[in-house]
Amino acid sequence: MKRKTPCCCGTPAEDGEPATELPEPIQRDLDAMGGLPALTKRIPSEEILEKRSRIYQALSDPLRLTILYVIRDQPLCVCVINRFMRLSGSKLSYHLNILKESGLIKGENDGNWIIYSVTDRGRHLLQCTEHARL
Amino acid sequence: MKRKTPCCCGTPAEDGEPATELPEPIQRDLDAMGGLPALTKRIPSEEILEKRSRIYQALSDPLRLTILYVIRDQPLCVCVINRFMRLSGSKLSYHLNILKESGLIKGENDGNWIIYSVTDRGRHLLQCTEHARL
DNA sequence: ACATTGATTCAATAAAATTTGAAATGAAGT
DNA sequence: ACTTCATTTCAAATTTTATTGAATCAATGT
Repeated sequence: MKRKTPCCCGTPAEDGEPATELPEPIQRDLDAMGGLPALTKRIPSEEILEKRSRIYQALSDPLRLTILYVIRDQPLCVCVINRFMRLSGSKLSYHLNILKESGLIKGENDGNWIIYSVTDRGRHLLQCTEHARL
Repeated sequence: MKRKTPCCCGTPAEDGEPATELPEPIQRDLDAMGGLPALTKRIPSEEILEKRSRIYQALSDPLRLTILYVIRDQPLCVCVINRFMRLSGSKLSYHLNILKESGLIKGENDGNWIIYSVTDRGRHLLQCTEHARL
């Protein structure tokens, strides 16, 4: 039996449906949910995906996760945070900034100190993590 | 009034509590929850933190998030996935592999094809994301 | 004003992650 | 056996992140 056109990878496929010959169950699933166009609608916008990935990026480092846990239950100034972390000042500052930029923590000035605390978003993400039994 | 010792940053502080002079509310919070030693207990192990950060790392790229959404509701073979992604084969393969290694998707061979689907863990993480209104 | 302390910023370097294109693998059809 | 198709693997080039140490800044106490 001759293959009319390659499945779908060779040609860019501007046309709606895959050419031919997908594995049975795949073809069925695909049809059942409305084909490729329907699927496209369920993918979040580029903008949202980028925002989310930046947040995950912030969570993707053990040091930064540690910081989150350290200030999870009570706000702390940088110097106390560093009682746990034992990092150079600039290094700690770098990571604090990444967490701040992604909205997981916030810092408030109090005279000589800056007191960091976990935001609602940060708290929520930590909960998810626990709940996912990672 | 003379400062006896610097707050806590200068010296490594092997001793239990911070030397002196933290901002009022911080000192209070810290005392209320049992001081620094109590806090230490709430930080997950190095091992767990590393595992979690690797999973977040996998989620930290818009392309990979897109892949997850594409196969969220039905398993698909690589060639159909790439109908959406429009990437070079090797690039798509690279990202699929990262998702697989972190246990967010799995791939099953079906003759000529490999059919990828989202794992329970992957599905759960996606739900978290939605729920967090990121 | 001056020195001190808590914390950040900057520029250079080191280390990871990503992209690219060519080559390899492996199942199916002829 | 030979070819084709779907997919992965590999090494080199590129880009992004993270680390380091010196310099800077702003608030406080003297």
